[in-house]
Amino acid sequence: MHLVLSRADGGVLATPLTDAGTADGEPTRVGDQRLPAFVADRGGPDVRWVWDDTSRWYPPVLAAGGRVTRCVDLRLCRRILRSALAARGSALQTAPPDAWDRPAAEARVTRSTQAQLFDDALFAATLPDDDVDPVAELRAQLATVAGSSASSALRLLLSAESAGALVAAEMFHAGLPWSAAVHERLLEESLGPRVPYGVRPRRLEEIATVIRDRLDDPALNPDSPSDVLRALRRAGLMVTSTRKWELQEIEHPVIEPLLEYKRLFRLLTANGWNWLDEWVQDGRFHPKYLVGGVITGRWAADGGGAMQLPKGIRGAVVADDGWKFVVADAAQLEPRVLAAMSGDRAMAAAGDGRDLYDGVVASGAVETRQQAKGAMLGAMYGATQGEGGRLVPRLARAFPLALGLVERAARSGERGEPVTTLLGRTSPVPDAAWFEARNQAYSVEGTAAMQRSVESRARSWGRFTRNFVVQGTAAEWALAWMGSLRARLAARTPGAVTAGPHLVFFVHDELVVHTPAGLADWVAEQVRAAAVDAGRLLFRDFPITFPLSVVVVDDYGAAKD
DNA sequence: GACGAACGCCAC
DNA sequence: AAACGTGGCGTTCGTC
Repeated sequence: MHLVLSRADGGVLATPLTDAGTADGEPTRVGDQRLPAFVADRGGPDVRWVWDDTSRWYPPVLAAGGRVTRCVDLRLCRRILRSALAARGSALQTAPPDAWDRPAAEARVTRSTQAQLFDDALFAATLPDDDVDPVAELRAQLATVAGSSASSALRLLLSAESAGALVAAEMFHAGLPWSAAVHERLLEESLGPRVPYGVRPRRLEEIATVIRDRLDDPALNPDSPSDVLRALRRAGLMVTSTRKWELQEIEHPVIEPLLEYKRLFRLLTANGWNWLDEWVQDGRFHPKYLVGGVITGRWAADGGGAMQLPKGIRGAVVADDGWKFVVADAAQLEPRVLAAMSGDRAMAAAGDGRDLYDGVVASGAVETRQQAKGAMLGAMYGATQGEGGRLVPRLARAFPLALGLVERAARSGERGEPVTTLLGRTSPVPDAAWFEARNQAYSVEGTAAMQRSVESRARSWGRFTRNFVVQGTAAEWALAWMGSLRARLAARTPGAVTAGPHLVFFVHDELVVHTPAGLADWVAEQVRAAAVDAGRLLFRDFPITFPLSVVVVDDYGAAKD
């Protein structure tokens, strides 16, 4: 059954509906103080909570030690249905934009302690009534899915997206265990003693002196790329930028200290003392995940650079005493997803029971693993140059179904047509100016230069759609993986999320579970079983495997791949 | 002083 | 390795 939450007449209304969306009893009025307990008490597996925005309704439940099994996040689902090709022409798509298309209201607290979240739940009593009707919206969405040309896929996608919203809220609530002491030691060893913001740390100051000396430029500011570029050119070095890869090609005494300076400067500015002060509270880093925040359906994170945690600082992610991390990484996820979605059995076989790139080498398509990887990424990104681009045709001969799928996606994009993921997430189409420029270029007043420019833009959009189908379907696999794992963990340890093994980190094809040490091996099994679940959910009986690397560690830094 | 572009590096 | 996809984010620097 559905239980739809809305804010009306100064309180909360819980409206029961059947799975089909028809009335199923009288609505219940709930006071704000009682809401977390109300939701937690009725959070059984038979109930699907329906709300406008998980990040608005779920945190107070979590703060009160509760959790729910399933939900419908109407705003996330609306976003998918709005553009889904399978629901083209539906009433939901032809209606003008309304409040449901607006982004979710900004959370009042972005970095909350338990106490703040609890205060927040109480504060909610003063919130105004909703100006939207979630019952009507749920019914509209159910009708849209039922009337679509791919109901079961869309139903699965919406369910996975909503499960993702629960995971995101739970990870935000739990936070990533973070040792400020380890982090500070690391900073001090690299940079020297802590200095106030705006002051150059001792180690950076020392290296700056060496750089100035070796470039014979006492006034050089190493923080300024244009300053550094000028100095390098004055020293006779033929560089066009100060990028790391370009400097690495050069032989000169200043290069080594310059690269070291850039490395440490990055550490200081991206994950230095400032970052630590701002983002780590009470031994936890609480990144705010944005489900479907990337156009392809991947997640994004808001604040703290959560999805770009440098490898070099992951050692500061330390499990609690008596707890461990289970770190799991899906090996070659995107090529495997491509093999399965295209029905390419040869490519699936290349990855069966081994590293997929090794399998590609074994197939004879290319000579080395590095070539296999370069060519595969080139095929998925649309490379035309370099070794990757050169080897793509060889891959195409060995795996015509897989390569054909991405080629077709690219051609569709070049024509300005939308493409879809396996479950039906649909790419945007280029804006009106793109089509206008194309028409102009091929009209009587079109010039050769205009046509070159238009073709270049078309190829660029084609690379986007080419990648969209693979990256987006991989994101769907990851949602299914996490959703299944979440359910498995919850079944074993009901009650507060943080009382038992729980997800604390996720980046596209990798996840981290914080678990009591005694359950670590069990969790590792569940992580693997969830990957099997995800493969079946998306690709049924197609013979594809999704091997994981799984390690049990005390700190995230020890989980190097 | 606010803002945005350019630059550059991090992640997958 | 630039080339070749999706992002976040901090710095400098020019403009208003």
